[in-house]
Amino acid sequence: MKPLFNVVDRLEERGLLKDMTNPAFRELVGERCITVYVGFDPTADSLHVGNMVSILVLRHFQLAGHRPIALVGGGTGMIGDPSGRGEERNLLTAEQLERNLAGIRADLAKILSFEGENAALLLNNADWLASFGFLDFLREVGKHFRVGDMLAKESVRRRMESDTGLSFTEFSYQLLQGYDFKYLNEKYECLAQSGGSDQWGNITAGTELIRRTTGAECYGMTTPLLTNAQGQKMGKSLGGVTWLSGEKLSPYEFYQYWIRQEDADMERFLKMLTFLPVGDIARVLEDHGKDPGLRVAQKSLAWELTALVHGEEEARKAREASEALFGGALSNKTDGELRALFNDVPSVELPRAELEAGLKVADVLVRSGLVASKKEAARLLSQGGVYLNNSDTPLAAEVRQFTDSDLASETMMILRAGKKKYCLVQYV
RNA sequence: GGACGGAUGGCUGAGCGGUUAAAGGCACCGGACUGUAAAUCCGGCGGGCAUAACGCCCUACGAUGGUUCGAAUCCAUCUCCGUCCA
Repeated sequence: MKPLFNVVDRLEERGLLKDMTNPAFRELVGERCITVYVGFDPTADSLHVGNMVSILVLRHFQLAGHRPIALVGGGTGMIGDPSGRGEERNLLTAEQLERNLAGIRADLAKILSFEGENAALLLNNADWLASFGFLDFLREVGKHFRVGDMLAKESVRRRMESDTGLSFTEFSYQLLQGYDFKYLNEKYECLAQSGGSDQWGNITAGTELIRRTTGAECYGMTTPLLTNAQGQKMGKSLGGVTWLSGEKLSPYEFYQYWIRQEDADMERFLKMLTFLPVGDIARVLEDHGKDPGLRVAQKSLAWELTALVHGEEEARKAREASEALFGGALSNKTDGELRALFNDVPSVELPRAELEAGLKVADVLVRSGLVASKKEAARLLSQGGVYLNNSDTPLAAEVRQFTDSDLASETMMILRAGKKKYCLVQYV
């Protein structure tokens, strides 16, 4: 079957291509539909924005007509990839791994289609690695690896030079990933592997292994690391990780994460992370340039991504909540209004009786999760960083207690720490 | 198994036996400026109790013991890591 478009050209156009093992890959994907895979490490129970690029690459392949395989590393996850990590990582327990795999599956399903002619496949390498005996593995796979090559890999060399070193376990990682590729090649006719640029060494381990054992030519490509204009890796938001799972990070917070990105990143992010046609992106950027303060580009980015990851309905709510919170003071509202608007904004419930008895501001701040300790609450208060009901003047440090006159509606108050951290406090 | 080196707050990295909750940097958090941006500047940055303010207490420099009026700083043992030798 002929692909609908040349996916390598498309990826390149959108800034999603860094390197290829062989330039012939471009012609190949232009001529026929192939199977391509990306591996995901099950280090947590959700993927995060750092993984977005890889998922989107698979989706681009899928849109062109190719078959994507998302491989979750249930087997390799037990070992730990030294790539891009300064130090030895802790081994995951089997139960953790199982939980993580389930979460990751859910994230992937949001973006890839598991139906239709070129339905995506979700595989777990534990299925073939777990039962592979050590001796057999050394004979069948290990024999084809040269220690010199293995040592020369960037990820290994850097660790050898660091003062933490690396264990044999992590050193062996590249054999496992190399074998994954070979296995997928044989069982699923998978011809290509994609990954972040830190995966180059692991990817070539696979293409080399296949070439040595079967003589077949397989392909590898890498994508640029998603960084901002400061050169920092994307993925941390307000102290936490920007997860794709709505349970770990609400759509509202996800939306906010993108709204706050700086202008200099807009073009790259829109191209890399959304499916907006490049012509549309140019128009958005032009609009944005007319009055950057309106954040046209950030709004477009946040909307596209939130809709992609959480669905349009959630994206719409996130947008409405954002507009309300970053609008102006909120008082004399009803519970219903606030709840409809902010169902997604972080919230806590506290007993109404405590409020009536007089509740210390510092305690509410701690219990809302806006600050980690009372000391911090006191600090924040004295620095003028606490805002009630979205007022534009901070709460005076002398205000020590809340009473029910501080409510914005029948039972709720809106607390804000700093400019952008909100919590809806409901007294029940 | 042996020799040597190292282990300090989220990271990095200083640290004369006392004035060290521990310099500096990064990260992070407030604030000013602005556009919920960038750059810049100011302040903060273990925890509990408490105040108008001062303050008081606890925990912390790999672990455990010891020397000392007093230890992150000295000694012993242990653990972990690195480098080299066998």
